[in-house]
Amino acid sequence: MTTRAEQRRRTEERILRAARELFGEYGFDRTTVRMVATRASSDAGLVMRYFGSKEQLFAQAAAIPADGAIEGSPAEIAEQLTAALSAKLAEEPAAALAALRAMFSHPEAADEVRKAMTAQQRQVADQLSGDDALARSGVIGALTLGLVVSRHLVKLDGLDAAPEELMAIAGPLIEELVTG
Amino acid sequence: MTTRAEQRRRTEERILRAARELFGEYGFDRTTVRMVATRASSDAGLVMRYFGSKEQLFAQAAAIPADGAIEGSPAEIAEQLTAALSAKLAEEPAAALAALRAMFSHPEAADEVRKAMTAQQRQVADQLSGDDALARSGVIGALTLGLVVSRHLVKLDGLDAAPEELMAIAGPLIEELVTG
DNA sequence: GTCTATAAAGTGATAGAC
DNA sequence: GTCTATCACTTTATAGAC
Repeated sequence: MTTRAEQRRRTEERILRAARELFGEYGFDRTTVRMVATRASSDAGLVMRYFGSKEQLFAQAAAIPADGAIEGSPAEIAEQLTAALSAKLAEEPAAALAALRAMFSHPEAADEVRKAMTAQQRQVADQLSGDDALARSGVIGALTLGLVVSRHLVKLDGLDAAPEELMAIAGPLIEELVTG
Repeated sequence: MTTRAEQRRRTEERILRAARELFGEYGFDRTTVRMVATRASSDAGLVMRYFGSKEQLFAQAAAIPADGAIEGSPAEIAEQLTAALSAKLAEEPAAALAALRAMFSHPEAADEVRKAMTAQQRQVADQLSGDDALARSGVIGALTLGLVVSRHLVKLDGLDAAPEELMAIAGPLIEELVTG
């Protein structure tokens, strides 16, 4: 039994998934509403009707799910950070990749990413000791960003290794950055 | 005394500089030929006439100057890598930033960056020992990319510190990655 | 509810006047 | 050599037919 409301919800979900994939692959400007509609087996007019504008569609598709709170002893912080990074390397976080790819040409996407990263970074910096705590947490963010982008988006040489192998290399770096 | 050839050379140089700035600031798609022409105090028709197409203009503006060869003992390699990174953090490499920003939405730019990074990475990997040499050199590349992008493009929190402070943190990481 | 047709605006590229 | 005028095309967004 499919009510109209249910049917609509499914169509919206299909559109959102298609939008995430395409924004992640081609960025904001090169992804057209028509492309999204086609991949979702729908049409452009309907996409506009449901989401209002391409901008709003992007905002919903590229909303980055917040990581859990980071807290505890330095060792615990390091472990939570490495676990979060490991997950981001192993899977392909579609919404985050869409936001990451788009952020370089779409200022609103840049704000979204900066907001998500700053929130986590502040938590970390507050719990680190040393007067270079802010810079150290910044380098942690840059390393994380660099690894995720290099692996999933740029597909840089050497980063197609198994997540475990990469973490065996990057994990100690993060520990070092946390302890100072 | 300004010959016509000389005058033309100067106009081309103005256009290239304007193109580098704008491509670096807005990316490929959002930078229009008209914008470049206006900033260079010229006009769109002339830009097309000199460079043939927007694509060719970008290729010339975003050509990444190759870093010097990397070689020597592990300690020397580490020193050359940190010196190159330090330079990239201190200055704003306009052509490289244009290529970096554009690479996420413009496949040709992605190839340009990947080519430049792979060349350096291969050199490094060949001289590292250990069976994870390729992955380690990949992480070096990802860290470098992450730091440059986070500082100059994303303007991430904590990365506006003085280059010396950042290098005091990142330098040891690179040494560690080189020695294994 | 879904889709077709079209409007309005802006793009890269070109032809040709001065 | 330089610049104006315009072409052909594509985009988002909307109005209205079924």
